[in-house]
Amino acid sequence: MSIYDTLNRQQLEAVQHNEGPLLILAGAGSGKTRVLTHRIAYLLDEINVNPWNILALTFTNKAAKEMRERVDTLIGFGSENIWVSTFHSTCVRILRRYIDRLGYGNNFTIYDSDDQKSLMRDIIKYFNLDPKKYKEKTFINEISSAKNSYISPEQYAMENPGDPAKKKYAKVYTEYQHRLKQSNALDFDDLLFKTVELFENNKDVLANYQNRFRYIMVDEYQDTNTVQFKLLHLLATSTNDFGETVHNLCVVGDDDQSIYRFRGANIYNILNFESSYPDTKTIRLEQNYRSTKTILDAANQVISNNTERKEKKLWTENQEGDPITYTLFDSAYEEAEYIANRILQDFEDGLCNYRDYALLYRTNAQSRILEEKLIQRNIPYRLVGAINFYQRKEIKDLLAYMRTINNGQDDISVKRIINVPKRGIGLTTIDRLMEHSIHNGISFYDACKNAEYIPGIGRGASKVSPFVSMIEIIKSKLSNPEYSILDLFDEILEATGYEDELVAENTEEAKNRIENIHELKNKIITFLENAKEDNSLNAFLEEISLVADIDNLDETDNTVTLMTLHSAKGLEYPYVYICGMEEGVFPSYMCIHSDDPMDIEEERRLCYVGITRAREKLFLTAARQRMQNGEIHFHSPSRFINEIPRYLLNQTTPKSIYSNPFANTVSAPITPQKDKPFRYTSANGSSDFSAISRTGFNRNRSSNPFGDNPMIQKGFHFEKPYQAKTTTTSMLDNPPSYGVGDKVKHDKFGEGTVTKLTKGKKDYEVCVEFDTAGAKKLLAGFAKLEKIH
DNA sequence: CTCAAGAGCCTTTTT
DNA sequence: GGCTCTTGAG
Repeated sequence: MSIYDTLNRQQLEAVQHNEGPLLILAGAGSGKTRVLTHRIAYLLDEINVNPWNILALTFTNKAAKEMRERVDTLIGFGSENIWVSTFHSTCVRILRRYIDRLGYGNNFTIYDSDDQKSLMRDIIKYFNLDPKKYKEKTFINEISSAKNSYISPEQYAMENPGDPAKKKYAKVYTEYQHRLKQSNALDFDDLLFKTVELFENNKDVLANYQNRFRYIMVDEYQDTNTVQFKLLHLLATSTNDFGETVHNLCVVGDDDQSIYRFRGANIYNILNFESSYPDTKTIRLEQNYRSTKTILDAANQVISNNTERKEKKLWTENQEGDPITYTLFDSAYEEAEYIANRILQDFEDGLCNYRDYALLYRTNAQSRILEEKLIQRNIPYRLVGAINFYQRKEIKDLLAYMRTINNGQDDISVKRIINVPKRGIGLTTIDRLMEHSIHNGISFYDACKNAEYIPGIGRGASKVSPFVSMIEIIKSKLSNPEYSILDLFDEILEATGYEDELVAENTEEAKNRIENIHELKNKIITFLENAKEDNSLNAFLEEISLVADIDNLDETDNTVTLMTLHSAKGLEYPYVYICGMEEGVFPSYMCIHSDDPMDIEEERRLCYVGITRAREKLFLTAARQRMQNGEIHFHSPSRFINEIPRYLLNQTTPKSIYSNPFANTVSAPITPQKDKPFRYTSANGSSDFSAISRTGFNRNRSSNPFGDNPMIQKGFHFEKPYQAKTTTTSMLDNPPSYGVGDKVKHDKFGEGTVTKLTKGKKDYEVCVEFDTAGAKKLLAGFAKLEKIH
């Protein structure tokens, strides 16, 4: 019995192909991670490849971590020497060693999108551009797509000399790049761009890595952009024992799951892989091990409407399964309410665990209303994305201090903190400092050092110098090897009085911020615990600038997961809800009104991704009206609903949930009609009649905490009283009525004794020794334990 | 220089 | 609806 016996024929073929380019077209749920990990095992075990010679690239840290763990379980050794990492981390690792060849310092800072925005704002001001006419975002997007296509500022300027708009972009791009370099900073796109630049201009460095990475594997290849293609092409060229050039490049992807075009992903990388590498071996993985036949059929039908794709048909030996449920509601409130009720009911009936559910939506803004309804029912949930922890004001402030200390050239960070907390340094002073720095070609921080000699600053200088000396003092301590970044963090808190100020504020919001600061401190401690060789400030800052929201998803918690369809790629759940299936929401308004037909195709691929996340049951929901940007919008059901054959759908009427909130939905009788897609009534029959109401009839409801929910206005008060949502951690405010040693009763597990009661992250954690069910760890908020006397 | 209130903008998706 | 920026008064 070998580890390869469990693979199907195509999977095995892919695993055993070890020489020359390999394209694995892996449909959703076809076991592509299995193939990748088994292939690594095969190379190590059977071909005796040195783990040192293997590079596996992913897009998220989560995927990288999973891959490493799975290789470990397969072969039990050697995986720590395989380079398994994201594209971005890989590039950073290379650049940290060699970027001095491009004239940057090796302690460069990584700018996130907020930093980019601040920088761009400065540039717009510098060029005296009308901020009403020129948005930072327009420039940033233009620059980003140039970088993703490996177009430098010089090249950009050369390409369109006659076009005045492009000329302006070129000027801004040049200045932007100049300032990044001055700040010794790179943005996300630079990480890839500069690595390719480094390789192209330093053949010795390239040869070094080519020689090392003799076997390269790439996950989610359909989402690579042009720079990533170049990078792979440069790296995956080595010479074999016979002096022949070989490309041991194995890419795995699914063109139907390409959903990052907006971010520069180039779907032709995968579509044209075979022509880029003529001796490519192509293997299709079409057997799906994840979903029911019904779900898979629906997915196949939807995606078949796309033109630009490699023909393939997923099949499964799994059961037929239940029909897909589609429900159209009057409003987004009812939609959210229904979903929350359904989940609660199934949970209480013992039919499912909370962790079995994923609620997917097109835009992050849609999560709010779902969260509200889940909170009201005490359903624990976990939100992926939305507000990234590292984007919070207090976190960014403290990180800016650390970044300033690490790299004084990082102007954006220095400017961020120079008057935070308030030191009486105003806009005039900052402007003068900025002018001075630009005039003299020095960094903003160096200008601060010279503050007293700068004309026009006057009294301001006396405020600036204490700031400079504070930074200098802390910086000097770093030279002591005993001084850890944890000491540094404490010192910053102490010296700036940042936390004290929040404590003094004593508001709910301030408390929340303090909690976040403590959380950041925990992250530093964890980092120091896990750091292998490098526990420097630089390494810490690097690690946190490269985390994605999805990296922190803990699938062991028993919670419902809420996330965007994009974040859901690569995951699977027994029960999936896709909410907001409406024209103008999904597909988005932007795509519908775009003149590029590829936009709607990408949206359809996103729908395909969503559908194929579900293992057993898929629920699609839509609302006739929903609040967007403070306005009520009316939408017709999504075209994607129409693309699912009617015989796979079970349309339920939302009416039934009004009379009895916990009653089962009633199925409308549906006659199978294979040839005719079912069309849901829309006033004029057109697929897009979304309208926007700009009238003010959503006013005058500020006194009603339930908003314009007609159910509430009609008096159907089956909900718990509304509580203003401050954080998702509010359950900690209600300590349980029982303590250690108390006898308690649980609905399902019966009677038991509390053995432990601790304050968890979101809620109190209770350990109970049940008389019959054994020891269980529960969350107090929804375990509904009853104390018995 | 700082704070509070009002105006205006926004939303697609993210490493 | 909510966040950020602008404005005007201390």
